[in-house]
Amino acid sequence: MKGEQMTKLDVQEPRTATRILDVAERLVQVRGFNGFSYANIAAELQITKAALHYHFASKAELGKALIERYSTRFAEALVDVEAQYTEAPLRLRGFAGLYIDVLKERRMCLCGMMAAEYETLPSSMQSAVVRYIRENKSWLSDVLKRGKEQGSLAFEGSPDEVASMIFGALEGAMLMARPLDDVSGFESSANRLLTGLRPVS
Amino acid sequence: MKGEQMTKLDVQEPRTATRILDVAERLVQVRGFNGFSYANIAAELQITKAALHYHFASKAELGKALIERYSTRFAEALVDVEAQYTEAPLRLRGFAGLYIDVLKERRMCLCGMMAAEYETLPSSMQSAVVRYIRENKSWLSDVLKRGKEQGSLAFEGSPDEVASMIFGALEGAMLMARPLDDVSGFESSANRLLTGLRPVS
DNA sequence: GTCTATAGGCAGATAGAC
DNA sequence: GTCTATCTGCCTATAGAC
Repeated sequence: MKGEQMTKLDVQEPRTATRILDVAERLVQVRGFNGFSYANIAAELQITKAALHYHFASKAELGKALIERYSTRFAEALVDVEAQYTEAPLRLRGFAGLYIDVLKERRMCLCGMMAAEYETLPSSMQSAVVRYIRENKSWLSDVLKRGKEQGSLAFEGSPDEVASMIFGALEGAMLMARPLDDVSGFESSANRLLTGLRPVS
Repeated sequence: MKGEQMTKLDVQEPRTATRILDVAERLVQVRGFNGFSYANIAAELQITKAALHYHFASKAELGKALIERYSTRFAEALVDVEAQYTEAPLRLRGFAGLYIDVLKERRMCLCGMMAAEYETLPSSMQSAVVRYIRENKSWLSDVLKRGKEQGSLAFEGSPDEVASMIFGALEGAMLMARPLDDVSGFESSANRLLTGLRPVS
């Protein structure tokens, strides 16, 4: 039976595990998985490192949980985008909008960050990163395919190829935006990328 | 007077400082600046950590030297590209070719990697990373501007905007290529990016 | 220039009390 | 679930001999 420690209402403080994930997520997105320690999280939450190890026995376990939560949330956000927009071009803009939201908090995409550190990650995390990338490209590819069929998008080559290009370009624009401290540069690149898919009217 | 320890000819072994930079460069490009230690370099070169500190007193100093050598070499490679190709579209392909060469060694762009780790870097390294990015974008922007004037390239918006987009897209495609173990995906993205600038003939 | 030796600190992780 | 205390190992960096 779930939620046995729940009392009366669900409006209580977030569970400790959730707060740990929240802090760790931000640390990864800003400093990288190799750029923070349990001590950093502990200080911020004002608990001890030992308490962290109770919730996430190892850093690898914490890392895997981070990627999985991030992937799930991102997938949910994509469902929202589909619900909100019907037209393929708008759905693509919705996709780019998710990245802009992340970047505005001066964060890198969690999985883009981990893609950079890929070679140093435990293999359970590596496969989770690859899964995330594939899911995103596959969503983009589906939108592109349908948009082309319906005539709202135009491009040469396969939807998969275009999806790869767009996904990589968004991650790269994000990567460069932070050192340059230039969010509007990201928006300009995203715009250019997507308007390039407009059909000749 | 320089080269006092040189004997007879310049065909001797590379200087130790150079070999250190070579190993460290590869380690950064594969594992990131926070993903390797002096111990890794020492083991590979079969010297002690103390000897490394003689050549590069601190890791920050080593990091700065790495970025500066990389930037210088990249600038030289761009001069070669200019010498080899006159037409703007070919120069852009030459630029992308430099990235392909790096990726084929399963490495990330050194400065792209450091862009991910930006927030954790000492400030002397941060400014060197930003300088590198600006130099690359500025080279691209010049090629784009001239290509447009001469009619060999066509695009909307400013050369700077397009340069940002292309540079980011190449870095991002590189970032994704390694986890997916897919160099040809990078080549396809680079191709698509550049053919999009063809003038209507 | 390279070595041995070591300092001083922080990393991830565990044992056991409460 | 959270604590104190501690372990072991690695990190960057330095002192001083050769």
